[in-house]
Amino acid sequence: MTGRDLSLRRFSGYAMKRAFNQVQADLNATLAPHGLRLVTFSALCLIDENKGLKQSELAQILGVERPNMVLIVDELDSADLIVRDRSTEDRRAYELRLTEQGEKVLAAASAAAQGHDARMTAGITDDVRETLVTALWRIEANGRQRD
Amino acid sequence: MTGRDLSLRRFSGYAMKRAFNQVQADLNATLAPHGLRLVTFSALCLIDENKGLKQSELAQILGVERPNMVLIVDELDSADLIVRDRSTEDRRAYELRLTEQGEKVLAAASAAAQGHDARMTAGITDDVRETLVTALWRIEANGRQRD
DNA sequence: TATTGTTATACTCTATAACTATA
DNA sequence: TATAGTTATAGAGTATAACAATA
Repeated sequence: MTGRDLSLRRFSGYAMKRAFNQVQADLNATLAPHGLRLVTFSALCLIDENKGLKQSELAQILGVERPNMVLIVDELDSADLIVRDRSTEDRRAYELRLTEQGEKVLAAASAAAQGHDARMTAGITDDVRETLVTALWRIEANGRQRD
Repeated sequence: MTGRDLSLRRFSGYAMKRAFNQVQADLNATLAPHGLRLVTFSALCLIDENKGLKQSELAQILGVERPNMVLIVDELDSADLIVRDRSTEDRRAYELRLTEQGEKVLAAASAAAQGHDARMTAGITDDVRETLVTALWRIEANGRQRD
């Protein structure tokens, strides 16, 4: 552990895996008291920002397969955080909306998630933190380009 | 997809998840022709840098549970990339070493992985790339501190 | 009694095929 | 015929308990 993996540490992919393992563990622990995990929290954010979002649109944005999205939306639905409204334009589709309870939970969970983010990026300047997030989205875009 | 998840994008954890999804897919595709995946490649690097590394030490460094490490080492062993030598000091333990074939495969896979890394970080300056990797390891250390 | 490697097992995540109802 | 949501299912990846050999 003490400088053992010197050359591996220079690989950005390995650094990302190890860092993300920690972030995921801490974030899920942070969200658990709110009955959420990373993917359900993300879904809640997106539905809040895009009223009437369809399940399949949500799946595409989150990069989740439709069959798996069903379970995620079920989870939020069962917890009364969102409702599935039948679309009047396309009666095959559901439009997703937050309930009042969903808005309350999202507000509380967002505050907790911001605390988590600050904790994980402790000792990193706002400047570097911004550079980090920008670089990560650039990497994500580079990857998506080759699909 | 077009600016839909504005506030979520500011969360470093979400950015890391999305970026790492792309990196993992590209890296595994890059390593597959060499018969490796991220975890077996990492193991191979570590064994190369630390001759005689024990299985349990490797598991601890990689953050993998011992029972799962068995399968990973089995995979490298079956492919004749490493050997398990019984330790003379502690006959419960194995000392892991690369075979000649393992050294060849590691050299080829390392070159491929460096190409992958360059591809994924295209458009990012060396300066920012270094900042990124340093910040990721800082985040990893912040997470480990609270275990 | 503790530790290394192992087996068996279970739980989560993810991915694919096929169905239904609508379009 | 194509699409939205669903079901069933199979494959990874990961985690825990318990065992044999050795310390």
